[in-house]
Amino acid sequence: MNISEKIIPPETASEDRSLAIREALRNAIIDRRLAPGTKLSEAEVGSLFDVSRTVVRAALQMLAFEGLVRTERNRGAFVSHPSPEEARQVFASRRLIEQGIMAGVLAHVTPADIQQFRRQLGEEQRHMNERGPAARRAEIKASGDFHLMLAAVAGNAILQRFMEELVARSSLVIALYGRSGTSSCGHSEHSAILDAVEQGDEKRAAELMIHHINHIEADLDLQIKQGMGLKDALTLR
Amino acid sequence: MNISEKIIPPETASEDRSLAIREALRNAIIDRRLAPGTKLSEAEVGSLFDVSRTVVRAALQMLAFEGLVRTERNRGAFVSHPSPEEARQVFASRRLIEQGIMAGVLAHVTPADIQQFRRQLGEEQRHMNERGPAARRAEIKASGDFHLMLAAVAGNAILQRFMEELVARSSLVIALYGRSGTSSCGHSEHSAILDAVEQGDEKRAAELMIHHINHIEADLDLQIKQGMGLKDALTLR
DNA sequence: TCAAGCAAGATTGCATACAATTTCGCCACT
DNA sequence: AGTGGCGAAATTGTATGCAATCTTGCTTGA
Repeated sequence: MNISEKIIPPETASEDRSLAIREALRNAIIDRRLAPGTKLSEAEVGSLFDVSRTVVRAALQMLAFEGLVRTERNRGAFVSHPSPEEARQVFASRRLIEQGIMAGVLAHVTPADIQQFRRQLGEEQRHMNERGPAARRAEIKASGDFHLMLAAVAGNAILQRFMEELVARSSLVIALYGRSGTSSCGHSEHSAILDAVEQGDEKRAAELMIHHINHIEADLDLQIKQGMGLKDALTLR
Repeated sequence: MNISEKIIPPETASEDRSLAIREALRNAIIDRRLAPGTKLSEAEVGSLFDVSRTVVRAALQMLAFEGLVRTERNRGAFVSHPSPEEARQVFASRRLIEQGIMAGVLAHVTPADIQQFRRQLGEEQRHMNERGPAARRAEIKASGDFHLMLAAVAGNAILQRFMEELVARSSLVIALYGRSGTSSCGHSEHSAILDAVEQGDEKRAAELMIHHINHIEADLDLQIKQGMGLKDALTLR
């Protein structure tokens, strides 16, 4: 049995394998199972998933578009190693877009949505109470999913796609520059945001969201370790 | 001599041909030389640029990511035919993001930038005074470039990339749903925005930008020609 | 005359072969 | 011993071949 059968759900595999590989790599990257700087060799990934280099290339190209992977001509693809400046831009973009998302959410949210959000928050809480790296990864994932669910109910597919990219890149940034071991995305803040949404208080919901993102960013160590120019190559393995 | 030598500047051709082909197709699409619904056959595009289907596929995949091209499995790639709903989402996204862009512009703009903006506005004016479809295309392009230049000086590469996608998709939408023959992007409004920027009046600049986008959208005919389900296939040729 | 079925042609999806480029180790030379 | 250069191995970039799928036009039957 090949690894691909363990990783990729069979129904998606038959439809479009490069999409499935993209998802698998994506999850591995935002889970930090693939460290920034790791080389993603076409042949290696291909044999791992039991496909030819052609489909791997397609997957890598998509990831490069999302900013999760950086490709260098004739050298290959590497897991992105975002700079502090890039990290700041990611959060600046999130502050802007999630503000717009909140407006859409307030306009479109249904009681059924609220219920599902509550379930999601329960998931988060559950993972927070557990210990170990697997639970930590699940917590980060669940935390990001909350933001993605908000984007989904906001009713704008374009902003939703932007958010998917930004959340993925945020995970990468948090993995690189995260400081505290505590919740990378305060659970109670999510809860407060949801309360404001349920009460239909758009102004407060947007404010809470901004503060929430500020808190995440404030928990990072984005000092400009200057003179990193050539050292990059060393750090990057 | 092949067509590719006329279209693709030689220096870029040597670097990455799929990028160059993407640019060429992109320009053709937003210039409306390629109508929405047009089929982009791999073999045809390949022979046109004198490359193999492999390279063409990479270019088409990128365009699909940007939303300029829609691909159907085993059927091929087609120039996107955005729905009225998609069009509304494009402009909603622009209202949000260009607001953020304006904040960045006010924070980073230099006198040299202002000067270049004025030159760009001159370009726009020049094309507006000319007649003919070529001049019209140049005008639409120049008008979009103004927004892209703003995004460039705002200092956020992520938002800049989002804007590049949104401006391209806007061109497609305007081509499809544009009503008036008049300037699709009021030149005087650009000028007013630039004035506000020069005076450092962020609030007014952002307001003017929002109104400007509203005007563009208001000039479209986005009636929900319902029951288009199967008729799509007809309209789409 | 019209509709349904079928077969040939065309087009995409994927794998593989070859060319171009880079990387790495070895050897000679100082 | 250290450095520079050369050559082999590895990796990516691109082209092409084959199988699968879709399209299209013709044929056959009612």
